[in-house]
Amino acid sequence: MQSTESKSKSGNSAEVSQTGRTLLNLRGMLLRGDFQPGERLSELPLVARLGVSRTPIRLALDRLAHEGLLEASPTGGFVVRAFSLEDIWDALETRGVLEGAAARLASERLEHDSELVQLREYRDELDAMIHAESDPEHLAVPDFDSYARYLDLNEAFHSEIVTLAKSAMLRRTLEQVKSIPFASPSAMVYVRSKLPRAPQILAVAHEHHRAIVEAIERKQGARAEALAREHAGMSRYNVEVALTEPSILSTVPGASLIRMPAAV
Amino acid sequence: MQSTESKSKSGNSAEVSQTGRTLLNLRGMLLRGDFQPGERLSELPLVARLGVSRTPIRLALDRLAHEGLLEASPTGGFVVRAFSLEDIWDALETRGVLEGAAARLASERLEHDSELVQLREYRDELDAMIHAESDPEHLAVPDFDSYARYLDLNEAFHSEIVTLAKSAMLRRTLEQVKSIPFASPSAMVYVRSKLPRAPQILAVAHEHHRAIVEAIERKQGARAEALAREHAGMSRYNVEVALTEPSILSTVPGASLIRMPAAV
DNA sequence: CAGCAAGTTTTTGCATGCAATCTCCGCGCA
DNA sequence: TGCGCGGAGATTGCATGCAAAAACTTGCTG
Repeated sequence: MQSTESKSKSGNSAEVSQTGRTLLNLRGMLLRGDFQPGERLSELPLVARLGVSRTPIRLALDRLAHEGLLEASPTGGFVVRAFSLEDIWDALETRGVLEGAAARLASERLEHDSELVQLREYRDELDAMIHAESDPEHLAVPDFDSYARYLDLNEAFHSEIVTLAKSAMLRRTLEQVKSIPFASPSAMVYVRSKLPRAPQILAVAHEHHRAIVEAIERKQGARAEALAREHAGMSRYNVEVALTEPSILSTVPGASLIRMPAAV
Repeated sequence: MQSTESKSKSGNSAEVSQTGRTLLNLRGMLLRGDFQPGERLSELPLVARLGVSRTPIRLALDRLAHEGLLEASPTGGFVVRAFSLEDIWDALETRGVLEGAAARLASERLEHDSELVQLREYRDELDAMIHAESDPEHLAVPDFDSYARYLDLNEAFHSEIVTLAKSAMLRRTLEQVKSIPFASPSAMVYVRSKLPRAPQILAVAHEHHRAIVEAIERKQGARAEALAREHAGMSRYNVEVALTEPSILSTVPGASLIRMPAAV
């Protein structure tokens, strides 16, 4: 009845549909910690909070349940999912397995060396960033932008490997796994910057990158797979450190959805 | 306690909610080949065909798009997805990787030998079926029920391995992969029965089963992983044969969604 | 005859009403 | 005092109306 609001068509974000906007909003709120794990998400309060009607909210809730951030209650409705530590380890393990498979397929399905141009470029850019970082003349306090840039590059590098695997199925599956908090590689990279021995860890990670590219271009499938798994396994250490440092933990999206085993 | 069915048709299935029933109906229709690949699924015709309103239909369509059987059109609405041969191979490859990981985790995370009781039971029952089958006095024309039973047992066996992997994440991911036509292990088992040398193939498959159990109980993770991958790889041969035999192909759910490369 | 444009029809996306169901709280009874 | 029960409010699932956008059709013009 009432004109909900003046929905200006201009200046809107890239998302045009109500459902899409609601999905992004809700996901953001969940990862930001606006809701407690186990909390029941009723539709009507969300109507007031998001300014859209129940229909797109229901659609978005359904999709979030498919993604795994929510659980469908048997009696109806949705509940914010709580992630145990085991869930995190399992997600990391699964991601490692899938990224390993992607690296192996990338090497097995390589046809022309030219396909690696983009991947090498990312590798070199990452390499340049690492060296600039370790450069003694570089400012000791790393700026936020360089982290964001490293994060994007890292993301692009790993995404390129999946592209080279030439498997839409694998990409889809990996996307689903990465939607779980802490399972996304980029989610934890920022943590590294606050770690002791961060430069060394970064060096190891980038050596993995270098070796993975080498294995792919030499069609060493098993090596590429093992390397990618090991590389993904480094995230576990990041999570472990993050869990001991609340100041770090609070910067990681979805941290509030973790249900700690005993205390805290 | 009141009569819940006031306007619902007589003799509905075990599914109570309209959305659930619609989801099952639509999935069945898709796998049965009631729609052509690429066909646009409009909501209104489905209202007439399924006897429910647009709301549960929209929900079901959305879920099927998440499962991968439908694609969301950029202009809105959903179209029946066409699967290429590469999609099938990729799905089988991904399933093999995940089932391999499940077998490895099952061995790595085994705590008490007693956890294997159920798995050994399935193995022995499968074993008994195989031997009964190869028994010369057994009727040469295998009855349909025994296939159904073998199928259930096979399904239970592999599901038990995933259970032993103790990873909800892995189970979820595997479920998604198996929702693609031809990617489910049980989808293709029936094909074997019509193959030449079916007994030999069955023997190899069951030797895999036996060896996987052995590897798990001996905590030979790498061996279990390799075996499970190899076992899943057998499905590829089944699909290849099925594709050459229309009479076999027509019995496999979802076969009509395959878009053949050149001719029919 | 071809191409474009305007009108028409279909279809989707969203909002909302309604009824069945669930939840929760208070009350009565053993 | 503890427990079952009933009812009122809250909540979900479903159906449907409505408007905007897409797709199709038709007619006009070069």
